[in-house]
Amino acid sequence: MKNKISDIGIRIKEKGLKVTPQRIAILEAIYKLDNHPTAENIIDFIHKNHPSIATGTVYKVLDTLIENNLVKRVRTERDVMRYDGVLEHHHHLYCIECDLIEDYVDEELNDILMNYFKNKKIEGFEMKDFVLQINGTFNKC
Amino acid sequence: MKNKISDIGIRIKEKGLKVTPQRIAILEAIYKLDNHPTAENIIDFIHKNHPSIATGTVYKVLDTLIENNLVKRVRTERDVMRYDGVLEHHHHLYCIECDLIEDYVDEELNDILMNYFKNKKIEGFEMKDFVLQINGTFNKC
DNA sequence: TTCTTAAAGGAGAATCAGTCTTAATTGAGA
DNA sequence: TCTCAATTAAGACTGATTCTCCTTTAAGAA
Repeated sequence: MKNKISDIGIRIKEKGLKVTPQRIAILEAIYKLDNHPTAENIIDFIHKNHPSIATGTVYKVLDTLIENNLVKRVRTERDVMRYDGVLEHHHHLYCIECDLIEDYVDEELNDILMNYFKNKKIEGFEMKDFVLQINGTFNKC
Repeated sequence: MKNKISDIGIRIKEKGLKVTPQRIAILEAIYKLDNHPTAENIIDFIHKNHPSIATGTVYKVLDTLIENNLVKRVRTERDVMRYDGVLEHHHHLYCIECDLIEDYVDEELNDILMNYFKNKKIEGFEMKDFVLQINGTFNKC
């Protein structure tokens, strides 16, 4: 995490984007907030730490980060959009009671799925990647 | 499909809900519109065929149908909410270019996943079901 | 270091999907 | 047929996100 945050400027630059304090602050917020924050979570955090960054800027920067694969959007069935700063291939545990989302990393599962789709072509569709959405409840709920 | 539509009243009644013309019309619209319509698609269709049904009613009925598992909500990374009248266990093909969603039914895949999770427990989490989001592009795009 | 300029950000108005409120209507059991 | 809790109609309201337009700035060039 330490590393992830100190490299933020480099990551942005690598994508050919201007390195601005706003972009650094917003990407840092996503890493720090960690658990799939909503835009509102990010905006609150930003306004607390960088009161001069406008709300519209947060949305615009989020779009830029997504376009450049520095952040992913996560779909939920009820809620507003969520954002995910974890880029390695992972799946999601969705709590159907409290709407919490957690990452679920499982190499064995990835291998099984990759292997399955290596042989199984879907007609008329070119697959790029996949995410398993696992619905259930966290015991702590 | 014929059957699916003629049974609509029965399906609603089975859930202990009042069978109203509005509910029948809206569930029928979802079946007929088929490919994961948005609320707007549904509202347009309803207003064309049943001009007296209010927009607010459509949203309320959709919520009722979802609560009673007659319809599921689906969402894409960008878009507004979508609705899905297919209840059998299926996965989704998402087009990253045109935002189209198609159902992907694959018994073999279900079996592989079910079997995998029969043995693999996720700590602190009680799994209910899962959906694989397969991202890519349709050749027709 | 300063200059130049395309890219980015600030402020706040505008949009619009979805929700809420209240009064009127109605499905379905008695 | 009667009754009433459940449902619907109408449209005002909300709030997340986008848009517009003007100002500022990052970063390569001189």
